[in-house]
Amino acid sequence: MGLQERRLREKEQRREQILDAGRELILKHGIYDVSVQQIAKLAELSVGTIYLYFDSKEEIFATLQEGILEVLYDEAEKAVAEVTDPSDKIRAIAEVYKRFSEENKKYFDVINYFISPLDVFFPKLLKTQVDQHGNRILSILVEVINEGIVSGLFEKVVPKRCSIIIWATLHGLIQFRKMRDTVLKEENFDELYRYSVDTFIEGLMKKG
Amino acid sequence: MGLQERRLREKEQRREQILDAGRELILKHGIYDVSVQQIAKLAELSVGTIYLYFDSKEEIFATLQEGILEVLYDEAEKAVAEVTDPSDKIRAIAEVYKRFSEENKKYFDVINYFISPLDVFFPKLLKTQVDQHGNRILSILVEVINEGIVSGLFEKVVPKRCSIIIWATLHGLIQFRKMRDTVLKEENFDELYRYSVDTFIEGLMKKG
Amino acid sequence: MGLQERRLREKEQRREQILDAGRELILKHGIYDVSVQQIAKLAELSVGTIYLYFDSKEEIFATLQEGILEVLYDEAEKAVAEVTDPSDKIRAIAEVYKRFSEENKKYFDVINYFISPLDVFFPKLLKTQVDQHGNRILSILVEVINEGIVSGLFEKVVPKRCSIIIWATLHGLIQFRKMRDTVLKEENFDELYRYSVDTFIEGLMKKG
Amino acid sequence: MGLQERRLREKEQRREQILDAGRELILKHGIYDVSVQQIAKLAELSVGTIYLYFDSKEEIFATLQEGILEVLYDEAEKAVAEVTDPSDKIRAIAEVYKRFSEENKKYFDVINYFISPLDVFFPKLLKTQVDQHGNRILSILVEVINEGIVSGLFEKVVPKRCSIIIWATLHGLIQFRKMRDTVLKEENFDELYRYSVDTFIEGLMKKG
DNA sequence: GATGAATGAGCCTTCATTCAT
DNA sequence: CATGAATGAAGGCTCATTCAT
Repeated sequence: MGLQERRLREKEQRREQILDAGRELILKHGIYDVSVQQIAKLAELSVGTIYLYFDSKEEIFATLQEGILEVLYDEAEKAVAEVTDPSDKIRAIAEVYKRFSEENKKYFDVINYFISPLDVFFPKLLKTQVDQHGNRILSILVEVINEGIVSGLFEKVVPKRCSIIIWATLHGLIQFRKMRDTVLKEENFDELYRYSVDTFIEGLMKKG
Repeated sequence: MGLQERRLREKEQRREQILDAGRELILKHGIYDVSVQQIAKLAELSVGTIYLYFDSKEEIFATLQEGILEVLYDEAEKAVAEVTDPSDKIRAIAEVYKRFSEENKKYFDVINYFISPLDVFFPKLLKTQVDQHGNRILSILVEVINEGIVSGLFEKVVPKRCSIIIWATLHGLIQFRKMRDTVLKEENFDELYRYSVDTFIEGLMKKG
Repeated sequence: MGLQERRLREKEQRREQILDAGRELILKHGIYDVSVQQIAKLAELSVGTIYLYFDSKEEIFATLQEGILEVLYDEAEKAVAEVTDPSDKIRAIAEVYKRFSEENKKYFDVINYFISPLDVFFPKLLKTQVDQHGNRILSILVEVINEGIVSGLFEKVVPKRCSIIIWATLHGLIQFRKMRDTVLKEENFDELYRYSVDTFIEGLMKKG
Repeated sequence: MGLQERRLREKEQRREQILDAGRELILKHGIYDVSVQQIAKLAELSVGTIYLYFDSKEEIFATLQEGILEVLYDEAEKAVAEVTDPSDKIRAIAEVYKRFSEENKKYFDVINYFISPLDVFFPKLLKTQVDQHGNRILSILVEVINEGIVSGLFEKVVPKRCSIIIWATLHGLIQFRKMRDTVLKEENFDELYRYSVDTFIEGLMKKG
């Protein structure tokens, strides 16, 4: 048992080594400029070993993304816990999402990498895995909105539907941020972003 | 005279040949798996000839995207012209955007290709060109919202700001559509999309 | 006649245009980075026309080199005419050669280009043409040394032989100049060069 | 243990395979017409493998040149050891250089390849490496001249300076050898070369 | 399990030369 | 004579993946 256990632990360790290296390299060079050879080198493992733990380079990236979403999820949860008003909770989540996209610009590209030309790129399974993690993040929003409804603060909307919409808006805006020098030239992005969230919340608020 | 004219026409024809091939290949394999050699082969031209008409592969893609956005712009304008109510105009634009993204699934990826890791990828000029086309589409929305305000139908919002937000929402939703089998499993995307637009319009409407 | 004459003149003009462009481009980019297309563009001629006046790119370069050697020859002659003492004349020639190699670094590479892997590169004819021009430069040296002998200043050496040797020395030194940062690190090249010439002259001087 | 050793040997073998192929191709086509693909084919290795052993094509050539200079160095040392008189030693070195240039005509071009438009062509490091080998050869000459001075045979010249000059002369002459059918038409090159060396030695000899 | 050498198709781009007009 | 569009082989180099050890 002790032996088997150690084996397992070591195996997990190797995976972590690989993922760490992948993360670091993505952060340094961007996802499109990371090769398996580079990962192997940084992880102080042989190329062949990489393929013992992952079936393909894509799988490494996908796993990495899970982790990234995990962090995002955790931060969102923490942020939500710090305030009590449902409106503020939404604001907090939005803030976390934006800050995350700024601080982890390169990581965020990983998310995009998997969302974008997804249909072509990935085996079904991989895609599903990744999406499941997205679900968790969504669920935080859902819960918050639900809370708002229950407490009589928000209108009786369909929580999931609204959550998806707000999330899509935020994601879309963050994506558009890349056009800040052209299309968004005269806009203050932070203001725009905040305004968008506030408007949305206002729409949720009970009228009258 | 006739000769020079014919020359020009032929030249334009070649460009079109190349673009057609590029389009077809993107449709078939996705933008990340299209090479200049493939384009040349399909266009029944030599590789060298490609570079007689375009300075780089990226330029081909950028030109392609301009065309796509052009079409999108035209369709949006047409759709807007067909209805009179500003709210309906917004709905029409949203519809065009969605329908376009469905009918041209792979083309839509071209747009994303240029939005995504843009900072790193493309020469400034190319990016600017592409974004300028994005601007035109935005301007339709701006005008419509403006119209709504002037006619006393909408609240006195900032048109550009709102346009960006609605566009970002639509774009984000369409992107999320790729998760229809997982995150959006129980959702009817079309309904969700429509609901999102309606909610937005409602937010714009003059209260009281 | 007038017509034929004009034709000839125009023809010569075109050649000159091409050579001018070639020269300018070599000076700007170095001989290894000049393409026929570039020459055509700068000469405001079509690529095809280039091949009407020259059989190949090499031929352009060879012709150019003739011209370069011509200039070198002229400068050497002028320098020689300005002093009377044969020793000084040799010094003057050496100076011209060095200065020329510095001021026309890129041109000088043209000379090297044709001297270096010559056997492989060029059709016999081209090589001969180029070499003939080399001969003229040599002849200046020969004459000077001869003069020195006749005037009783120099020993009765074989003029041509000595000329070749001094020329080879100068050429070799100039070539080695490229190693100024490594092999010649602690050497002052100008001094070294001058010393070499002086030593050689001293060897020529009548003893006793 | 035996395994690791064998691995190392095999690795060295591969490098040698590549260098052998490179050498052979340079000999056959001249250095300017050797491509990595050709080397790979002749070495019966894949292109990728070439890059496993060398970082670039230039590095292959540089390594080749190091080897060539090594051989030259060894032969020069051997030749020097066989005679005792410093004058004869210089003659011996000159002879080695000439013979080498004849027997390895194409190899010699490799040397020129690295001397010639070096400034532009090569990464600093490569150049430095190559030049360092040049230094070793120079040092043999320096030592011999020094010996001559110490033994009272030669004048008190600056050894390094003189060594550079003689080397430059020899190198220049060998280069001019390529014009043997034109500029040097009536000259017996071997005689000329020998004469040049003798004259130089004479200049070194103590007068009176 | 782990290794890492080997693969080789593929990438984008250049350019001397030709030839139909 | 002059044009310039067209060619297409060739260039150096990368990299995901495999497989014998």
